[in-house]
Amino acid sequence: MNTGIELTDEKIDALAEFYKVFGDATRIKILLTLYEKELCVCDIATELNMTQSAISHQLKILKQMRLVKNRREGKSIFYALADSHVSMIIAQGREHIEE
Amino acid sequence: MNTGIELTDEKIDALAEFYKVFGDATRIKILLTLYEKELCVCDIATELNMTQSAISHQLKILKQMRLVKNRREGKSIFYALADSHVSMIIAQGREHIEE
DNA sequence: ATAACATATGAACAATTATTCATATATTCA
DNA sequence: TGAATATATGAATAATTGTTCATATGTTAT
Repeated sequence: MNTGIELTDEKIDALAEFYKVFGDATRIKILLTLYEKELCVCDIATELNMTQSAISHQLKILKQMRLVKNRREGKSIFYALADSHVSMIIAQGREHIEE
Repeated sequence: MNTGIELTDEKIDALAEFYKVFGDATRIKILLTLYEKELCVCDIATELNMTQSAISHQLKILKQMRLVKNRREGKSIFYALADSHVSMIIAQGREHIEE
């Protein structure tokens, strides 16, 4: 009888890639910034005091991992959290840190 | 009124460091290996088909992050998961991946 | 004390990554 | 069309990181 967690190497790699996204302070800040409301790229850049390019590069990674979604409105592109998992994951990591 | 998540830069950095640990397939495999039962370093190395040194280096990181604990028994040192958060976090990442 | 075994660790190397800079793409407005 | 604004992106660079190799530390048994 095997009660352990069975995962293929592919799934483990996917999991690692997924967590790697949270392993960067800039990306976490972006996600926290989007926690309440959607924001355009330049607003995020201003709020985090970083260049538009740096934010744009990171947003691309967050998008690829389906952690954020975006929509165009005129010249701006607004980003928002993609689902509720994101906040749950942040909250859980926080618990571990704050113990 | 501010309903957002407020975190200091230090806490955000700590969170990123925490998630960085999960952002590596080897470390995830080690954690999964330890899911059922404690194992000594060489058993983990054998099971994952990696060198003792590589495993030892990664166990050090996992230990520093308080994700595993260890105890000596003779020449061997047995490692085990440190708390239940670990499995919850793995499970949650899995949900996101498998959607 | 010495040999044998298990683990830890420092240095080196290759690979990955975050940011910057320059520039391309896309939209709006005159 | 052309200027202005917002965003995306490729190349370059510096920093970080995972593994390997050699070796040190610690334990057991003779």
